[in-house]
Amino acid sequence: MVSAPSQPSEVRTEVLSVATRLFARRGFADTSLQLIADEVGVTKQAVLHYFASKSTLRQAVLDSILDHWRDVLPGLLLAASASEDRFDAVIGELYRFFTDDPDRARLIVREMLDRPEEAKQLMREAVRPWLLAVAGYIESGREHGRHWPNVDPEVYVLHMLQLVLGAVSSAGVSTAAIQPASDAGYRYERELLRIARAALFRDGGPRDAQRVPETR
Amino acid sequence: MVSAPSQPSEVRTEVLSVATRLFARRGFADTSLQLIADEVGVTKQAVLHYFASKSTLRQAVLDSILDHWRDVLPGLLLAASASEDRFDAVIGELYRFFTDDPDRARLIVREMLDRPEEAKQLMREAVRPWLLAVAGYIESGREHGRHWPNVDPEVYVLHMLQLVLGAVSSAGVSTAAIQPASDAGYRYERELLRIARAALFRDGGPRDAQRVPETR
DNA sequence: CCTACCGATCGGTAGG
DNA sequence: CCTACCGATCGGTAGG
Repeated sequence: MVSAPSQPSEVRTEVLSVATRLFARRGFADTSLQLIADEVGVTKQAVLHYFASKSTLRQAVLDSILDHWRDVLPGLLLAASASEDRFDAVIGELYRFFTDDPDRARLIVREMLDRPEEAKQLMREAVRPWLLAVAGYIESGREHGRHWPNVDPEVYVLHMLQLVLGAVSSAGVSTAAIQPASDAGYRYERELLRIARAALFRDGGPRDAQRVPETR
Repeated sequence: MVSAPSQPSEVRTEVLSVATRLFARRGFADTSLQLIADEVGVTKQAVLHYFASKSTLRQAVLDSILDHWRDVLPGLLLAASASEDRFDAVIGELYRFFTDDPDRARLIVREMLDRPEEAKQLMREAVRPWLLAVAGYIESGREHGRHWPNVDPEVYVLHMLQLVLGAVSSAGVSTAAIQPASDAGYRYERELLRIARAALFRDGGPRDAQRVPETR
């Protein structure tokens, strides 16, 4: 924006934002502090003033995503519990959370590949509570006979998370395998949601026509 | 085997194998030629004797995976066409191809993240023909009314590939989100196959009991 | 395949 | 004394 940021935190925020994008696209090891500094428009030493080391910056980037996740989570579960079809709302919101910024999905996928032990901790702390809540919805739906009787709720939710992460993080690459068309992105999302429903509901779940997400 | 490999190609093969593992686990940027050389037990310059540059080695690693894929593919499609349920055989073989060496899945996921343009080319050349063949099976199944009428066959297969890649490449991490148990791996695989079937077949597909893969 | 190196760049720190 | 940086350079390591 302006050449001289008067607020000190502006540079810090900008570094965090640029680092998020570069770590997500290029990976941590292939992103130098110099490259981050260049894109922000400051010196490398300025970056190191706000973040004591490169690994401190990595953790800050991850934490900012987890913070955002924790901010969004209550509303997500609330919307889910208020919805006629709670599960459908949850998977829709999940998809929206990651498509809103695909770099979030890429960063998480990379973390799982690069640092499996740290990622396990993240799974236990940030994912598990949410997963158990959603699995609870599914259990109650199963009692009413709407779901397939042999669903493994927790593992099902885990696979749906996996599917959303993979699909969002490399949507542009995957769709290269099908006929190049303007509606590839739409077909991609619609089929993902259809799979999620059909794998859960015995009747295939709510119809597509009722579920096209409104533009926001 | 022996401390002094008399055949030069043995070193080359060993370099390729070690590089595959390290590129898959640590990523390309975070794997130095020196690290590869150390693990093989030769000098860095020996590695550069067989592969002119680091990027040549990267390409050789990818090519070896694609070669293996092309070797396996005909038999995979043949088994599929001979099977009572062709699709089920295909997804089972796909899952087996990647679980056989999870580093293959990790390497492909990394390639999609690190080099999206090159990965698109790979999708068009190596994945598309296979995807169209499998989608063709699904189309014919749809004609007989066994499948959900609103399946988008090509995109469905794409998502199943995505799901298998993601699930295999980070199985150990994902399962940390559920109750730690000895049968987590089994539940993980069983639910993945159930999702694939239920998302395709109106009746939920073949029962689990008939489909537990034989130990090999 | 090794020893001996190169131009450059890495993450991180010095004094001011 | 503090903050928010700067230009310069540290010891090591990268691919080749």
